[in-house]
Amino acid sequence: MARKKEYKEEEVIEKAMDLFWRNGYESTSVRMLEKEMGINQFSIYSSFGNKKGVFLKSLNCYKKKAKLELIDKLKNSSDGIESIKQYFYDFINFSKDIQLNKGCLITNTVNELGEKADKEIISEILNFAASVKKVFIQKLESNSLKTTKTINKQANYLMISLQGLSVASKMFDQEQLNDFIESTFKNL
Amino acid sequence: MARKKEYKEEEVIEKAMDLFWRNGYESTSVRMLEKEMGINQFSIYSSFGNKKGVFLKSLNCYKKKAKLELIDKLKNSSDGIESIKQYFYDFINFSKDIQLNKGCLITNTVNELGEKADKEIISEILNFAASVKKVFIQKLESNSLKTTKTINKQANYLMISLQGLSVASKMFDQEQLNDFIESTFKNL
DNA sequence: AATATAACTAAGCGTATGCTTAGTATTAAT
DNA sequence: ATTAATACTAAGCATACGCTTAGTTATATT
Repeated sequence: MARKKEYKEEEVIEKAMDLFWRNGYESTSVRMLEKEMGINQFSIYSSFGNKKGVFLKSLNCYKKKAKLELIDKLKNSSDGIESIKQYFYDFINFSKDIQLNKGCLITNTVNELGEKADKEIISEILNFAASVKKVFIQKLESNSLKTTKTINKQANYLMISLQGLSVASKMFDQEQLNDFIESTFKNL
Repeated sequence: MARKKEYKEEEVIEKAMDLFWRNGYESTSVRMLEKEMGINQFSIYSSFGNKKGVFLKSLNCYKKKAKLELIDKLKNSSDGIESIKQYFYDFINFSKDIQLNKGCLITNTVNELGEKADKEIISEILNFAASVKKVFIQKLESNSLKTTKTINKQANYLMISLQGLSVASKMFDQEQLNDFIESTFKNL
Protein backbone atom coordinates (compact mmCIF):
# COMPACT_ATOMS: atom_id res chain seq x y z
CA MET A 1 0.00 0.00 0.00
CA ALA A 2 2.91 2.29 0.65
CA ARG A 3 5.65 4.02 -1.24
CA LYS A 4 9.06 2.33 -1.60
CA LYS A 5 12.28 3.61 0.01
CA GLU A 6 14.63 5.12 -2.54
CA TYR A 7 17.73 4.03 -0.64
CA LYS A 8 19.06 0.94 1.08
CA GLU A 9 19.75 1.45 4.77
CA GLU A 10 22.91 -0.65 4.62
CA GLU A 11 24.33 1.47 1.81
CA VAL A 12 23.73 4.86 3.41
CA ILE A 13 25.01 3.63 6.77
CA GLU A 14 28.34 2.74 5.21
CA LYS A 15 28.69 6.38 4.17
CA ALA A 16 27.67 7.56 7.62
CA MET A 17 30.24 5.22 9.14
CA ASP A 18 32.97 6.73 6.98
CA LEU A 19 32.04 10.19 8.20
CA PHE A 20 32.03 9.19 11.89
CA TRP A 21 35.32 7.39 11.35
CA ARG A 22 36.97 10.49 9.92
CA ASN A 23 35.45 13.12 12.22
CA GLY A 24 34.30 11.45 15.43
CA TYR A 25 30.82 11.42 16.90
CA GLU A 26 30.29 14.97 18.12
CA SER A 27 31.97 16.64 15.17
CA THR A 28 29.73 14.85 12.70
CA SER A 29 26.53 16.87 12.32
CA VAL A 30 23.20 15.65 11.00
CA ARG A 31 23.59 18.09 8.08
CA MET A 32 26.90 16.46 7.20
CA LEU A 33 25.30 13.04 7.45
CA GLU A 34 22.44 14.24 5.23
CA LYS A 35 24.87 15.28 2.48
CA GLU A 36 27.12 12.23 2.73
CA MET A 37 24.32 9.70 3.00
CA GLY A 38 22.46 11.40 0.16
CA ILE A 39 19.12 11.33 1.94
CA ASN A 40 16.96 13.94 3.69
CA GLN A 41 16.93 14.40 7.45
CA PHE A 42 13.41 13.05 7.56
CA SER A 43 14.64 9.78 6.07
CA ILE A 44 17.54 9.64 8.51
CA TYR A 45 15.24 10.05 11.48
CA SER A 46 12.55 7.71 10.18
CA SER A 47 15.11 4.98 9.46
CA PHE A 48 17.41 5.33 12.46
CA GLY A 49 15.54 7.31 15.11
CA ASN A 50 18.20 9.83 16.00
CA LYS A 51 21.87 10.64 15.58
CA LYS A 52 22.84 8.01 18.14
CA GLY A 53 20.84 5.47 16.15
CA VAL A 54 22.86 6.27 13.04
CA PHE A 55 26.04 5.93 15.07
CA LEU A 56 25.09 2.57 16.55
CA LYS A 57 24.36 1.21 13.07
CA SER A 58 27.66 2.70 11.92
CA LEU A 59 29.52 0.89 14.69
CA ASN A 60 27.88 -2.31 13.53
CA CYS A 61 28.85 -1.60 9.95
CA TYR A 62 32.43 -0.99 11.09
CA LYS A 63 32.49 -4.31 12.88
CA LYS A 64 31.33 -6.11 9.76
CA LYS A 65 33.89 -4.36 7.63
CA ALA A 66 36.69 -5.08 10.10
CA LYS A 67 35.62 -8.72 10.25
CA LEU A 68 35.67 -9.12 6.48
CA GLU A 69 38.85 -7.22 5.79
CA LEU A 70 40.91 -7.96 8.89
CA ILE A 71 39.64 -10.43 11.43
CA ASP A 72 38.62 -13.24 9.09
CA LYS A 73 42.11 -13.25 7.59
CA LEU A 74 43.58 -13.52 11.07
CA LYS A 75 41.17 -16.29 12.01
CA ASN A 76 42.04 -18.33 8.93
CA SER A 77 45.77 -17.90 9.30
CA SER A 78 47.84 -20.67 10.86
CA ASP A 79 51.02 -18.77 11.65
CA GLY A 80 50.20 -18.30 15.33
CA ILE A 81 51.69 -15.15 16.77
CA GLU A 82 53.15 -14.13 13.43
CA SER A 83 49.62 -13.82 12.07
CA ILE A 84 48.72 -11.37 14.86
CA LYS A 85 51.74 -9.31 13.89
CA GLN A 86 50.48 -9.32 10.31
CA TYR A 87 47.11 -8.18 11.66
CA PHE A 88 48.82 -5.12 13.16
CA TYR A 89 50.36 -4.25 9.79
CA ASP A 90 47.07 -4.92 8.02
CA PHE A 91 45.30 -2.61 10.43
CA ILE A 92 47.49 0.31 9.36
CA ASN A 93 46.42 -0.13 5.75
CA PHE A 94 42.83 -0.73 6.77
CA SER A 95 42.68 2.66 8.49
CA LYS A 96 44.62 4.60 5.83
CA ASP A 97 43.27 8.08 5.16
CA ILE A 98 44.42 10.75 2.70
CA GLN A 99 47.81 11.37 4.27
CA LEU A 100 48.01 9.68 7.65
CA ASN A 101 45.46 7.40 9.30
CA LYS A 102 42.04 7.71 10.80
CA GLY A 103 42.66 5.11 13.48
CA CYS A 104 40.18 2.51 14.66
CA LEU A 105 36.59 3.75 14.93
CA ILE A 106 36.16 1.84 18.18
CA THR A 107 39.33 3.27 19.74
CA ASN A 108 38.41 6.73 18.49
CA THR A 109 35.06 6.43 20.20
CA VAL A 110 36.53 5.22 23.50
CA ASN A 111 38.92 8.11 23.42
CA GLU A 112 36.29 10.70 22.55
CA LEU A 113 33.49 9.62 24.84
CA GLY A 114 35.29 7.62 27.54
CA GLU A 115 33.26 6.47 30.50
CA LYS A 116 30.57 9.10 29.94
CA ALA A 117 29.55 7.40 26.69
CA ASP A 118 26.03 6.11 26.21
CA LYS A 119 25.36 2.64 27.64
CA GLU A 120 24.48 1.08 24.29
CA ILE A 121 27.63 2.53 22.74
CA ILE A 122 29.81 1.21 25.55
CA SER A 123 28.18 -2.18 25.17
CA GLU A 124 28.99 -2.26 21.44
CA ILE A 125 32.57 -1.26 22.16
CA LEU A 126 33.16 -3.88 24.86
CA ASN A 127 31.53 -6.49 22.67
CA PHE A 128 33.84 -5.71 19.77
CA ALA A 129 36.92 -5.64 21.98
CA ALA A 130 35.99 -9.01 23.46
CA SER A 131 35.60 -10.59 20.03
CA VAL A 132 39.02 -9.39 18.88
CA LYS A 133 40.65 -10.53 22.12
CA LYS A 134 39.10 -13.95 21.62
CA VAL A 135 40.81 -14.37 18.26
CA PHE A 136 44.11 -13.17 19.73
CA ILE A 137 43.78 -15.82 22.42
CA GLN A 138 43.14 -18.51 19.79
CA LYS A 139 46.30 -17.55 17.93
CA LEU A 140 48.34 -17.34 21.12
CA GLU A 141 47.20 -20.82 22.07
CA SER A 142 48.40 -22.45 18.85
CA ASN A 143 51.77 -24.18 19.12
CA SER A 144 52.25 -23.01 22.66
CA LEU A 145 52.84 -24.39 26.08
CA LYS A 146 51.76 -21.19 27.78
CA THR A 147 49.34 -21.25 30.67
CA THR A 148 45.85 -19.77 30.31
CA LYS A 149 46.90 -17.00 32.63
CA THR A 150 49.92 -16.06 30.53
CA ILE A 151 47.86 -16.15 27.37
CA ASN A 152 45.25 -13.88 28.88
CA LYS A 153 47.91 -11.42 29.97
CA GLN A 154 49.43 -11.38 26.53
CA ALA A 155 46.04 -10.87 24.93
CA ASN A 156 45.42 -7.89 27.20
CA TYR A 157 48.81 -6.59 26.22
CA LEU A 158 48.06 -6.91 22.51
CA MET A 159 44.67 -5.24 22.83
CA ILE A 160 46.16 -2.15 24.43
CA SER A 161 49.11 -2.14 22.03
CA LEU A 162 46.64 -2.01 19.18
CA GLN A 163 45.00 1.04 20.70
CA GLY A 164 48.39 2.72 20.88
CA LEU A 165 48.91 1.92 17.22
CA SER A 166 45.51 3.39 16.39
CA VAL A 167 46.29 6.75 18.00
CA ALA A 168 49.92 6.88 16.89
CA SER A 169 49.02 6.18 13.25
CA LYS A 170 47.30 9.57 13.19
CA MET A 171 50.47 11.52 13.81
CA PHE A 172 53.58 9.32 13.56
CA ASP A 173 55.39 8.13 10.44
CA GLN A 174 55.56 4.59 9.14
CA GLU A 175 59.05 3.98 10.53
CA GLN A 176 57.96 4.72 14.08
CA LEU A 177 54.93 2.48 13.64
CA ASN A 178 57.17 -0.31 12.34
CA ASP A 179 59.54 0.09 15.30
CA PHE A 180 56.55 -0.23 17.56
CA ILE A 181 55.17 -3.37 15.96
CA GLU A 182 58.54 -5.10 15.85
CA SER A 183 59.22 -4.34 19.52
CA THR A 184 55.74 -5.38 20.50
CA PHE A 185 56.20 -8.88 19.12
CA LYS A 186 59.73 -9.40 20.28
CA ASN A 187 58.97 -11.48 23.35
CA LEU A 188 55.70 -13.25 22.60
CA MET B 1 45.47 54.44 34.77
CA ALA B 2 43.35 51.37 34.24
CA ARG B 3 41.36 48.94 36.26
CA LYS B 4 43.01 45.76 37.57
CA LYS B 5 42.19 42.26 36.37
CA GLU B 6 40.13 40.38 38.93
CA TYR B 7 41.68 37.05 37.97
CA LYS B 8 45.10 35.62 37.23
CA GLU B 9 45.41 34.18 33.75
CA GLU B 10 47.45 31.22 34.99
CA GLU B 11 44.79 30.30 37.53
CA VAL B 12 41.83 30.39 35.17
CA ILE B 13 43.78 28.52 32.48
CA GLU B 14 44.32 25.64 34.87
CA LYS B 15 40.55 25.31 35.17
CA ALA B 16 40.14 25.55 31.41
CA MET B 17 42.77 22.86 30.99
CA ASP B 18 40.85 20.56 33.33
CA LEU B 19 37.73 21.03 31.23
CA PHE B 20 39.50 20.33 27.93
CA TRP B 21 41.16 17.33 29.51
CA ARG B 22 37.85 15.84 30.57
CA ASN B 23 35.77 16.71 27.51
CA GLY B 24 38.07 17.28 24.55
CA TYR B 25 38.39 20.37 22.40
CA GLU B 26 35.17 20.46 20.40
CA SER B 27 32.93 19.31 23.22
CA THR B 28 34.13 22.10 25.49
CA SER B 29 32.06 25.20 24.74
CA VAL B 30 32.94 28.79 25.56
CA ARG B 31 29.92 28.87 27.89
CA MET B 32 31.34 25.91 29.79
CA LEU B 33 34.74 27.61 29.94
CA GLU B 34 33.03 30.77 31.21
CA LYS B 35 31.46 28.90 34.12
CA GLU B 36 34.51 26.81 35.00
CA MET B 37 37.02 29.63 34.67
CA GLY B 38 34.73 31.94 36.64
CA ILE B 39 35.14 34.85 34.26
CA ASN B 40 32.95 36.45 31.60
CA GLN B 41 33.31 35.70 27.89
CA PHE B 42 34.61 39.21 27.37
CA SER B 43 37.49 38.46 29.72
CA ILE B 44 38.19 35.15 28.01
CA TYR B 45 38.41 36.78 24.62
CA SER B 46 40.40 39.79 25.80
CA SER B 47 42.93 37.58 27.59
CA PHE B 48 43.25 34.72 25.12
CA GLY B 49 41.88 35.94 21.78
CA ASN B 50 39.64 33.00 20.97
CA LYS B 51 38.80 29.44 21.96
CA LYS B 52 41.90 28.12 20.25
CA GLY B 53 43.96 30.60 22.26
CA VAL B 54 42.53 29.22 25.50
CA PHE B 55 43.32 25.71 24.30
CA LEU B 56 46.91 26.51 23.39
CA LYS B 57 47.48 28.02 26.83
CA SER B 58 45.81 24.96 28.32
CA LEU B 59 48.18 22.65 26.45
CA ASN B 60 51.04 24.66 27.87
CA CYS B 61 49.60 24.41 31.34
CA TYR B 62 49.26 20.65 30.90
CA LYS B 63 52.88 20.39 29.87
CA LYS B 64 53.98 22.27 33.00
CA LYS B 65 51.83 20.10 35.21
CA ALA B 66 53.08 16.91 33.59
CA LYS B 67 56.65 18.10 33.96
CA LEU B 68 56.24 18.87 37.66
CA GLU B 69 54.25 15.81 38.62
CA LEU B 70 55.65 13.20 36.25
CA ILE B 71 58.61 14.02 34.07
CA ASP B 72 60.86 15.66 36.67
CA LYS B 73 60.57 12.55 38.83
CA LEU B 74 61.59 10.41 35.88
CA LYS B 75 64.47 12.73 35.06
CA ASN B 76 65.80 12.61 38.60
CA SER B 77 65.50 8.87 38.94
CA SER B 78 68.54 6.66 38.46
CA ASP B 79 66.87 3.29 37.98
CA GLY B 80 67.20 3.29 34.20
CA ILE B 81 64.43 1.38 32.50
CA GLU B 82 62.75 0.60 35.81
CA SER B 83 62.11 4.33 36.28
CA ILE B 84 60.31 4.50 32.94
CA LYS B 85 58.11 1.65 34.08
CA GLN B 86 57.35 3.63 37.24
CA TYR B 87 56.50 6.57 34.98
CA PHE B 88 53.85 4.43 33.30
CA TYR B 89 52.28 3.59 36.65
CA ASP B 90 52.55 7.21 37.77
CA PHE B 91 50.78 8.32 34.61
CA ILE B 92 47.72 6.25 35.49
CA ASN B 93 47.38 8.07 38.81
CA PHE B 94 48.16 11.39 37.18
CA SER B 95 45.22 10.99 34.81
CA LYS B 96 42.75 9.56 37.34
CA ASP B 97 39.21 10.84 36.97
CA ILE B 98 36.08 10.09 39.01
CA GLN B 99 35.82 6.43 38.11
CA LEU B 100 38.19 5.61 35.31
CA ASN B 101 40.77 7.87 33.64
CA LYS B 102 40.76 10.88 31.41
CA GLY B 103 43.89 9.85 29.54
CA CYS B 104 46.67 12.16 28.42
CA LEU B 105 45.49 15.55 27.13
CA ILE B 106 48.07 15.40 24.33
CA THR B 107 47.02 11.91 23.23
CA ASN B 108 43.36 12.88 23.51
CA THR B 109 43.99 15.82 21.21
CA VAL B 110 45.89 13.77 18.63
CA ASN B 111 43.08 11.28 18.63
CA GLU B 112 40.33 13.89 18.35
CA LEU B 113 41.84 16.24 15.78
CA GLY B 114 44.40 14.01 14.00
CA GLU B 115 46.13 15.45 10.97
CA LYS B 116 43.43 18.05 10.41
CA ALA B 117 44.39 19.82 13.64
CA ASP B 118 45.51 23.44 13.62
CA LYS B 119 49.22 23.95 12.85
CA GLU B 120 50.01 25.58 16.18
CA ILE B 121 48.28 22.76 18.03
CA ILE B 122 50.20 20.11 16.07
CA SER B 123 53.42 21.96 16.80
CA GLU B 124 52.70 21.94 20.56
CA ILE B 125 51.90 18.24 20.41
CA LEU B 126 55.04 17.24 18.51
CA ASN B 127 57.12 19.42 20.80
CA PHE B 128 55.73 17.73 23.90
CA ALA B 129 56.16 14.25 22.42
CA ALA B 130 59.77 15.02 21.51
CA SER B 131 60.57 16.20 25.04
CA VAL B 132 59.17 13.04 26.61
CA LYS B 133 60.97 10.84 24.11
CA LYS B 134 64.21 12.63 24.95
CA VAL B 135 63.92 11.67 28.62
CA PHE B 136 63.07 8.10 27.67
CA ILE B 137 66.25 7.99 25.58
CA GLN B 138 68.31 9.30 28.50
CA LYS B 139 67.01 6.56 30.76
CA LEU B 140 67.47 3.88 28.12
CA GLU B 141 71.07 4.98 27.68
CA SER B 142 71.98 4.58 31.34
CA ASN B 143 73.80 1.34 32.18
CA SER B 144 73.35 0.03 28.69
CA LEU B 145 75.44 -1.17 25.81
CA LYS B 146 72.67 -0.65 23.29
CA THR B 147 73.36 1.12 20.02
CA THR B 148 71.82 4.53 19.33
CA LYS B 149 69.60 2.88 16.75
CA THR B 150 68.27 0.31 19.22
CA ILE B 151 67.64 2.99 21.81
CA ASN B 152 65.72 5.12 19.32
CA LYS B 153 63.59 2.14 18.34
CA GLN B 154 62.83 1.37 21.96
CA ALA B 155 61.95 5.00 22.64
CA ASN B 156 59.50 4.97 19.73
CA TYR B 157 58.06 1.78 21.14
CA LEU B 158 57.59 3.33 24.57
CA MET B 159 56.00 6.48 23.19
CA ILE B 160 53.34 4.54 21.33
CA SER B 161 52.83 2.15 24.26
CA LEU B 162 52.09 5.16 26.42
CA GLN B 163 49.41 6.28 24.00
CA GLY B 164 47.84 2.86 24.20
CA LEU B 165 47.84 3.14 27.97
CA SER B 166 46.20 6.56 27.71
CA VAL B 167 43.26 5.30 25.66
CA ALA B 168 42.93 1.99 27.47
CA SER B 169 42.82 3.67 30.89
CA LYS B 170 39.48 5.18 29.87
CA MET B 171 37.74 1.85 29.56
CA PHE B 172 39.86 -1.01 30.92
CA ASP B 173 40.36 -2.06 34.53
CA GLN B 174 43.55 -1.77 36.56
CA GLU B 175 44.45 -5.43 36.10
CA GLN B 176 44.48 -5.16 32.32
CA LEU B 177 46.56 -1.99 32.56
CA ASN B 178 49.01 -3.76 34.86
CA ASP B 179 49.28 -6.71 32.46
CA PHE B 180 50.02 -4.26 29.72
CA ILE B 181 52.75 -2.41 31.59
CA GLU B 182 54.45 -5.60 32.76
CA SER B 183 54.43 -7.09 29.26
CA THR B 184 55.63 -3.84 27.73
CA PHE B 185 58.78 -3.80 29.79
CA LYS B 186 59.57 -7.44 29.15
CA ASN B 187 60.46 -6.38 25.62
CA LEU B 188 63.26 -4.02 26.64
C1' DA C 1 38.70 66.24 41.79
C1' DA C 2 39.14 65.35 36.83
C1' DT C 3 40.58 62.36 33.27
C1' DA C 4 42.19 58.63 30.40
C1' DT C 5 42.59 53.77 30.35
C1' DA C 6 41.30 49.27 30.77
C1' DA C 7 38.29 45.49 33.06
C1' DC C 8 33.94 44.50 33.90
C1' DT C 9 28.47 43.16 32.83
C1' DA C 10 25.08 41.52 29.95
C1' DA C 11 22.69 41.61 25.83
C1' DG C 12 22.90 40.26 21.27
C1' DC C 13 25.11 39.02 16.61
C1' DG C 14 24.76 35.41 12.79
C1' DT C 15 25.07 30.70 12.24
C1' DA C 16 24.81 25.73 13.39
C1' DT C 17 22.98 22.21 16.21
C1' DG C 18 19.55 17.92 16.80
C1' DC C 19 15.06 17.14 15.66
C1' DT C 20 9.97 17.90 13.97
C1' DT C 21 6.26 18.82 11.11
C1' DA C 22 3.04 20.40 7.37
C1' DG C 23 2.35 19.30 2.83
C1' DT C 24 3.14 16.44 -1.44
C1' DA C 25 4.31 12.22 -4.21
C1' DT C 26 4.31 7.38 -4.84
C1' DT C 27 2.88 2.88 -4.07
C1' DA C 28 -0.24 -1.57 -3.63
C1' DA C 29 -4.57 -3.29 -2.34
C1' DT C 30 -9.58 -2.56 -2.91
C1' DA D 1 -10.39 5.03 -9.93
C1' DT D 2 -10.36 5.39 -4.98
C1' DT D 3 -8.11 4.78 -0.85
C1' DA D 4 -4.86 4.09 2.87
C1' DA D 5 -0.18 3.80 3.97
C1' DT D 6 4.29 5.22 3.67
C1' DA D 7 8.38 8.03 1.61
C1' DC D 8 9.56 12.12 0.17
C1' DT D 9 10.62 17.72 0.26
C1' DA D 10 11.53 21.73 2.58
C1' DA D 11 10.57 24.86 6.00
C1' DG D 12 10.91 25.63 10.73
C1' DC D 13 11.39 24.63 15.87
C1' DA D 14 14.10 25.78 20.21
C1' DT D 15 18.53 25.86 21.70
C1' DA D 16 23.59 26.21 21.56
C1' DC D 17 27.62 27.69 19.22
C1' DG D 18 31.90 31.14 18.85
C1' DC D 19 32.36 35.77 19.17
C1' DT D 20 31.24 41.05 19.59
C1' DT D 21 29.70 45.22 21.36
C1' DA D 22 27.30 49.01 23.96
C1' DG D 23 27.38 50.65 28.40
C1' DT D 24 29.26 50.77 33.22
C1' DT D 25 32.78 50.48 36.92
C1' DA D 26 37.24 50.77 38.85
C1' DT D 27 41.97 52.40 38.68
C1' DA D 28 46.51 55.28 38.40
C1' DT D 29 48.04 59.57 36.80
C1' DT D 30 47.55 64.45 36.42
